[in-house]
Amino acid sequence: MPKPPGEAESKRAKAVAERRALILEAAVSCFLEKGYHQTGVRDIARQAGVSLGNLYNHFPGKHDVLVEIAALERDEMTQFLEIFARPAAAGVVLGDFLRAYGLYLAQPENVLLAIEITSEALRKPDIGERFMANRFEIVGALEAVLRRGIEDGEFRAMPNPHQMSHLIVDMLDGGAYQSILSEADMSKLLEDIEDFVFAAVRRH
Amino acid sequence: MPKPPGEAESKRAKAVAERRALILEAAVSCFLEKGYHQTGVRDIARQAGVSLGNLYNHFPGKHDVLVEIAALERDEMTQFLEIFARPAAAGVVLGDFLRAYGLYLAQPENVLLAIEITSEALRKPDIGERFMANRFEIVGALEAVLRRGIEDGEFRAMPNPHQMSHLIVDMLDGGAYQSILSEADMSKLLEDIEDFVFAAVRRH
DNA sequence: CTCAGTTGAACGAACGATCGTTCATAGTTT
DNA sequence: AAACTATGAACGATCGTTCGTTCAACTGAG
Repeated sequence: MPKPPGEAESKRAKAVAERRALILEAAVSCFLEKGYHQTGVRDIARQAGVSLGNLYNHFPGKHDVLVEIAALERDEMTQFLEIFARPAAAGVVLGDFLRAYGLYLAQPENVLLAIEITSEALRKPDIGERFMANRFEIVGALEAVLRRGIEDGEFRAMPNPHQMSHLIVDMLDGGAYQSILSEADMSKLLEDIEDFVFAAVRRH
Repeated sequence: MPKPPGEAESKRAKAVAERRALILEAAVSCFLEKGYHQTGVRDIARQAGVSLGNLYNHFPGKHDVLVEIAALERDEMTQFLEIFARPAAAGVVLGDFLRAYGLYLAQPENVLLAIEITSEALRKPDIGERFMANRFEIVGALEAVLRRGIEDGEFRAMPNPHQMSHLIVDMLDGGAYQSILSEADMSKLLEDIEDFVFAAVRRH
């Protein structure tokens, strides 16, 4: 009985999708624990409870596993774009974003994974491009909020809102990175970040 | 004529020191080009024009090569501590530090090397400890300047000068990192960083 | 100053382990 | 039967490290 194309997924197709997800999940856990280059394809397969050869039925190679993970990680970023669409005062939106993004970065696994991805992106452009593009979207949206705040007189006139929004995101990321290395608590950093940012953008 | 102990180094000792330096230099260049884990010990030896076995006469292993590089890199940081000792107004010292550290970070090789080191430090504590300790020294000195500026009425009363100084350094580092990934120019970011920081700390 | 004796730098073959990937084969669904 | 997923052995390459050996530089006794 050949399947009509538009119908519900076959049992097999669904099982395959689950397998893929399982492998990706296992890969993430390995990359977090040992890092990308220290993780062997066998580690991923073992962790996923899948044979070595079978992994290559689902992914062309190790590199492509990371590419897919990077794509998933990138999609996680879109949740923050929603914040910028809210019809609230610029200061409120800015605060909401700082807290939301800060909370996201307070989970070390998010930061560690981003480090692995960006670290690999330094030398493998195909990983970085889309990952970076999404970051630029956030920076762009943040810049728009800054400009709106300036127009409304809520924020000071700053020389370069685009660079400013870059710096704000950089500070969040840098803080998260350092909070891992020094075993500090990112969530405790959050209110200081808010204070710092608002002091920098608010009208004197 | 037997050499008195305190005299100039023997030919051999000098040659050895040069060899070590040569190997370290080669390792840095390899790590910059390919990254630590993608670099093989043979790559380093070849680049240094030294045999594989001989490299192990100078270093216990690959890991120790990176440890030594990290130590050298760490020592580079002490140049910034000198700035904080200057007897100038807090705002002047802060500006001098921002420019000096920013200029240092404008050289991509400094940033890339720091990334390799800190990235490895995530999983090998012996690399990170001293490297981080030095960073804390800088943050500590910066914090002292902030406190001095607050006392003098030059800076606003901020809730947590320690965290603030952390965030300033994080922003510089993050900006440098992103300027590499997005192929932007760090030195052009510098004046915006100055503007951002001073807007955040100056008395309104 | 000479010269046997000691040291340790230099070398590259070799080791065992592991790397990412391929493949022939077996099993399962459609 | 055709089409697929699953398996783990096998492949060649490369990994970090060790090894035995060679030889130039240094040492101290004569």
